[in-house]
Order: sequence, then C-alpha cells, then structure tokens
Amino acid sequence: MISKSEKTTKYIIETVAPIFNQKGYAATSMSDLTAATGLTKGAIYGNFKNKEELAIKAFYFSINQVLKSISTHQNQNKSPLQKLYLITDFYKNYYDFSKKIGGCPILNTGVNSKNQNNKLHHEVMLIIDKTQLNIAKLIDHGKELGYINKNINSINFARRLYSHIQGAVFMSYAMNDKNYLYVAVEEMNHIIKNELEKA
Amino acid sequence: MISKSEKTTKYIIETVAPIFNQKGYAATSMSDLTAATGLTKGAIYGNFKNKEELAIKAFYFSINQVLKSISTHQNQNKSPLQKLYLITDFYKNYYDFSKKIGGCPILNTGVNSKNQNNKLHHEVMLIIDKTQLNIAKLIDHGKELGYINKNINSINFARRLYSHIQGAVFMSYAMNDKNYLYVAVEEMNHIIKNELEKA
DNA sequence: AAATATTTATACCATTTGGTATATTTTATA
DNA sequence: TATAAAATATACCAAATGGTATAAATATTT
Repeated sequence: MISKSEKTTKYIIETVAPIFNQKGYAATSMSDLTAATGLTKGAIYGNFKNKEELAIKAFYFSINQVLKSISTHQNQNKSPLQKLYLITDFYKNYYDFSKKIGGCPILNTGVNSKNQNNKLHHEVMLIIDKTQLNIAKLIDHGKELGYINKNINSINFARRLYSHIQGAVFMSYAMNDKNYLYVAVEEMNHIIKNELEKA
Repeated sequence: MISKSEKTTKYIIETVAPIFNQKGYAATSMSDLTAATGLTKGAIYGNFKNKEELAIKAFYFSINQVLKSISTHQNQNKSPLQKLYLITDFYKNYYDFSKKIGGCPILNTGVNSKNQNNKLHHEVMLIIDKTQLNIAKLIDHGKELGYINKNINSINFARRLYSHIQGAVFMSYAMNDKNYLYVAVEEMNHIIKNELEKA
C-alpha cells in the first residue's frame, strides 16, 4: 500500500516541476515552492535532502512526461519508419503540450543549468544522448527491415533531426508562435522522405 | 570629450554583460556584479537606476557584439546570395565566439527571460524579428538581381533558416559539441543552393 | 589653485535566502 | 484504542538579497 509520505513526496515533485522548469534552479526560491504546494519548509525538507535534490527529481518528472508522451504517440504504428514520422508529428503539438509543463525541460534546463548546476546539466546531456540513440536505433531497425537506405549514418541523422526539432522548439517558445514547429515538422518529413526512405 | 563617468558606465556594462548572459537576470546578484567590476554598489547605482536597467543595457551590448560581427563578416562580399552564405559561414565559429561573451544572448536571454522579465523578453523578440527581416531583405535583393528564385517566400525562408541556426546553437551549447553547428551549416548551405539559387 | 559638481565608498535598511532544531500533529503499529 | 513512529509546522538561524542615505573622494569648471 502507498504511504502518506510517498503521496506527498509525489505531490511536491509534481507541483514543483513546472516552476523549476520555468524559472530555473537558481531563480526558484523555497518560498516559491511552499507557496505552490501549500506546505511548509518543514514538510519539504522532511521529504527531500535539499533544494537541489528536489530540483533534480522535478527535472526527471518533467522530462519523463515528455518521453512517455512521445512513446505513447509512437505506439500508433509498429513500422520504424512510421515511428520516425510519429516523432515529428508529436512535435506539431509541442507548443501547447510543453506550455502545460512549464516549457520544454530540455531547452529550459539545458540553458539554465549550463555553467550553473553541473548535476542538472549532466542529466540534460544524458537525456539528449539517450534520445538521439533511440532515434538512431529506430533508423537501424528500418534499415534491417529494408525500409531505410543503408548508406546513411544513423546517429548523424538522429543528431540532425534532434537539432532541427530543438531549433523550432526554441523559436516557438521565444516568439510565442507555433508556426515554427509546423514548418520544421514539414521540413523534417521531407528530409526523412528524401534522404531516408528507399526509393 | 569622453567623461570619467561615461567610461565607467561603459566599463560596467562590458564587464557585467557576460555574467547576465550566462546566469540570467534573476540568478545574477548585485554582489556578482560588484565582484566582477571591482566597484561598489554605490558606483553601480550611481550609473544605473537599478539592476534591471543594467541588465537591459548589458543585453544590448551582448547582442550588438553578435550583430556587428555578423555584419562585418558579411562585408566580405556584395552579392546578396553570397551574403547569405556568409551568415551560415559565420555560425561555423559561433561556438567559440559565443563562449567569449557568455553564450548566445538570443538563446540564453530568450529562455531565461520568458515568463520572468517581460522587458528583456520583448527585446529578444524584437531582435529576432529584426534579424529575420534582414535575411528576408537579402533574399528580396537577390531576387531583384536575378540570383534567387522569385517564387519562394522570403520571410518564411528567413524564419526557417533562423530556426535551423538556433537549433544548432542550442545543441552545441548544451552538448559542448561544435559539430552540431558544422553539420547544420552544411545542411543550410545545401538548402540555399537547392531551394534558393536559380538554376 | 579654489570652488563646485559629480562620482564612488561606506554603512546601513528591511526583506528574503536556504536550511535546521524542535515542538506538534498525524499516521501506522501493536 | 493506546502507543510508537513518522511527517509536518513553528520558530528560529546566519548570510545574502536589492536598494538607499550620506559621507568621502575625485573630476570638472571657473
């Protein structure tokens, strides 16, 4: 059975995650967290060692919301090539999706933690590496099944794709304009079709 | 003649700009600024109304360093098409260039100021708009001179280019890897050649 | 060089910061 | 239901926060 403390721990992380995501670690104060949760510092420090531990767990929570949603979206199709298209398709709604969780955790924490919080920055790099590797594996799988051109470099293509996506994520965020995402998705779909798909 | 106070005002802005750029407005404290400049709060508040005014002037300084360098780089050639290639070429060295000024001011301030400091965020949007418009004008000029395909949408192309660049800027920054910039520049040059240049 | 104006340093302000010791309340066990 | 255990609230801490009044030092003007 789930204990009370486990529930509040979870509650704190969920409540606090969008705040850390939006403001960044340094700019988020303990009073921001107590105000949002309705709990006191005693309660928070009873469940977490310090602000940093909470920030890292909040980052995990935020990023897992993204990764889970992508994964669920991809389950619509078994084909690795179609799963690739489902990734770009996912980002069509990423402006509204990320808004709900306080922005893109990779973009925000990637920028905010650089030269500021090594642990957080390290986590960001791990997630990016992992995500790119997953895309590369998808491409490899597509090669095996004969859908994807064998003479393209999987990891390099994955990096290009990810870079392209994050550019549109930043632009739509900074400019309050979903269109950057729509256009980038169209462009990426073209690239997948022209460079990846076997004629 | 240049007065003493004008010199110190300039000195403060220059010294402080990379710090605001790196840490963001909220996470930069007055003691960060006094430590970096070697001046006291009295001196700083004698030259600036408050922290925000200094932050905005520091942002102008940082962004102007970027814009001036691009402009200078572009002066190598008169042709609008070649000037476009000189933009992408400029970003080949942007990892090292931006490192010297505390990172990309557009990326960093774009992320840090969102939902945090409306004045700064507004400035970021203005600069992005202005930059995209300049690229679009370059394309228009290329059309007039007959180098560039007339049936492509200038501003839309400019937005795509800028989005692409910022994606690579973010990735190289977050991952400490210049290669994202190199690859993106190659890709953009291809796109310019294939979509823009008249056959 | 003397007088004036400006700039910088010092010392202070109330408020907030992250964090903790302890008292109180709530939860789980017997 | 009584008791032990765990979680939360209260009250506090020293240090740091942005900002200011004023005194001291430095430029500028006459």
